[in-house]
Amino acid sequence: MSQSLTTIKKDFTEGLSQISRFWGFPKGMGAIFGVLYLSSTPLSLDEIVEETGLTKGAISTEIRALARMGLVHRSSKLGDRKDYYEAEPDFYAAIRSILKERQNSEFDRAVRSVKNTLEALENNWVENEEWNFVYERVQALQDFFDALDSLTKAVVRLESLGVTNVTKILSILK
Amino acid sequence: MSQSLTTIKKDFTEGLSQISRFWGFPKGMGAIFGVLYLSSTPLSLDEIVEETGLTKGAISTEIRALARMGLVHRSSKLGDRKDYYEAEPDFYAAIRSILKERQNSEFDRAVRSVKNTLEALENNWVENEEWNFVYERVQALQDFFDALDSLTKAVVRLESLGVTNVTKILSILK
DNA sequence: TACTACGTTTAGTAATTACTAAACACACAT
DNA sequence: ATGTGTGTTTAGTAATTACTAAACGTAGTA
Repeated sequence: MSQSLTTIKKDFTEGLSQISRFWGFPKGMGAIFGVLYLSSTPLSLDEIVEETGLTKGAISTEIRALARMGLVHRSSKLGDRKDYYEAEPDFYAAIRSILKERQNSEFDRAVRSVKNTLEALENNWVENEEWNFVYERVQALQDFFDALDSLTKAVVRLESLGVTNVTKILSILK
Repeated sequence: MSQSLTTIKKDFTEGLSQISRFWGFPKGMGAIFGVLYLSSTPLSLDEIVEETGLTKGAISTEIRALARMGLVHRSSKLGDRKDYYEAEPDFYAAIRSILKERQNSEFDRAVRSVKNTLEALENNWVENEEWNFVYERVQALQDFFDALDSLTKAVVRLESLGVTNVTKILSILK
């Protein structure tokens, strides 16, 4: 019972789809990335349509999201109107890129609201037990976010998640 | 223009809701946690209904998810039939708990499928360029997951994300 | 035993999100 | 200019997810 490369590829992209969904991205995104990741040559939109079964429209929008995150790169051949896409093979580079992307927009705004709460508390201060309690809690959350923030920034600065770095980190966290 | 504590609290939980949604959890979950986090005493289901505007049913199911993740704890008072809930104040403890939870189930299964792909490739090996390429790529992804896995395991083992640990890590990642 | 006060489950609904199909806009070739 | 091959946008649909309302189960109380 020997499996063909195409079925193996299909299973793989299937798996990536689920991982994608798990992290809150559309599953089609995972599939698109999977197809590109296993292709040794850049693919055109239509080729991706072929491989994934999605429509041009969907792929167009989702691949732009992927490009924004740095997970795929767009290129074009001379004398060919089509765009071509290929996957970023360095996952660590991709993660850094995603973190950078997330730094702005949605998450940042939400985190900022914690800071606002803190300021609102200070500006309307009433000295009693509850205010103290609430202030302490919000402050703790703020501290946590700050720690997280400096960590991700460090991660972004880091060149690669090579074996050496990982083992270094692991040795410290012992 | 002085803001009351209740409106400040409301803004805060609003922010937590958005953070919750950002990480792929229902926004109600963030709201529930927010209410508990800012309460100095454990709250009953009905009190949470009161504060969030959600129904008992929704809160019942979502609070169990929160409890599974270790973000809230359930307790009960003697001679009182009600259950009471309070937020875990140590965020780092919560994160470790979430990581533990995620280790199993969905994500693990998906990651496992990458390993399966690898094995399928080995068991049906055909020596040509494409197989080599695909194998290399899948192997790279596997390595990445392995690195990630040992990191999260280290994080889970770590007691706290205190200032000392963070600075230690940061110094290494220089 | 039946009643009460609670949490849970369930069946249905609302809201959101992912996707399709088709119109559109643009660049290039003729 | 006109036509052709692209990627993009849009309007609508399918699928999924979050939530509600109400039935249900259960443990304690009389």
